[in-house]
Amino acid sequence: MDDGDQAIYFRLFNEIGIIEQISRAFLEARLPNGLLASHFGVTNHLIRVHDGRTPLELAAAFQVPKTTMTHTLAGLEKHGLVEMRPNPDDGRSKRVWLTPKGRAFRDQAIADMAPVFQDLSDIMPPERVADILPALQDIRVFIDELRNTRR
Amino acid sequence: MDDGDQAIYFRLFNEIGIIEQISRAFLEARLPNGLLASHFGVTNHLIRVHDGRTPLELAAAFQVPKTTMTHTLAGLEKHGLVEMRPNPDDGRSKRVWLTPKGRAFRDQAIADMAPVFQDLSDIMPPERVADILPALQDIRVFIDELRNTRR
DNA sequence: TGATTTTAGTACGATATCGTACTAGTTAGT
DNA sequence: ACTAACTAGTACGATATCGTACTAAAATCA
Repeated sequence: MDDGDQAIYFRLFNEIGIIEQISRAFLEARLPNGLLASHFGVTNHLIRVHDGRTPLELAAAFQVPKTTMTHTLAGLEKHGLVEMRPNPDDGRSKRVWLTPKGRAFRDQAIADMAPVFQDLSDIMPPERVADILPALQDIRVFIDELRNTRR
Repeated sequence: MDDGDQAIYFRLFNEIGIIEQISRAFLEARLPNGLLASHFGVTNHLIRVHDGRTPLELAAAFQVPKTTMTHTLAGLEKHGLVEMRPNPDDGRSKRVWLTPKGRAFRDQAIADMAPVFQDLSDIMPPERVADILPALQDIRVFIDELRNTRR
């Protein structure tokens, strides 16, 4: 691999990094005070996949350390968006359940983003997103395994 | 825009978020102790674009608050990777210059990532990156303007 | 079944990020 | 030229993230 090839990979991850940063800031500016993208992400995941997940499952899904997830869940609980109940299958563990307020929070956040996606679709229609998503998924799977294999 | 279209945009930003997170953690695990992806990013930028940038220019380039950039630059300076000199054109301002150690740090980080990109190129050859980069750039430009227009 | 190892979650400390407020220097408007 | 508005950078405080160490429960296994 020559330097030119190297450069394109750096540009790739650089673009991804900047998009992540700006989009997160944008979402957070529209969330209720004290709630962050991480909180939205968890409620969204609990609806998409189903609630009743354990904290560890959530940490794995978001690829964050479990201590970070503990903190995020504590914030969600403080705002009354989730309930933590004991896991009947495992005395060490817990399960996370959305409250109606938690579902409403997620739905509202999605509704608030709708106009932005509408505007984005002018330059980036859903089909064009569909074109690049497989590549992004391949990258994600690759670096995910990297993380597991090379520590 | 229907719910299905909404969903694909969320998936897009979700993939981007996870890739950013894992790749950053991966890079940081390979950097010298006490140095983070933000430090690498700044040194890399100073070489690509040219050093002698002001802290504010750097903050704008990375889309971070200027206080964050102050902190990042202080870390770089503490490690002897950059020098901050007064800006002769503006008494309020400074200019950031790389030291030889700073250049070496950046070169070493790039060299350390080379084998990873080599492996990645099996499933994601440079041509495939080139295929998706324009879309990512379009997204970045769009949300960048969003940030400026809708605050 | 008892001892060892592994695992889920938390407590705690370090520090990165970011918002607010401030200072000093510059620009603009008269 | 003088004042008002703006701008570059920093100080400071709040909190999100994350690593290390710990506790308690499960799983392994001899």
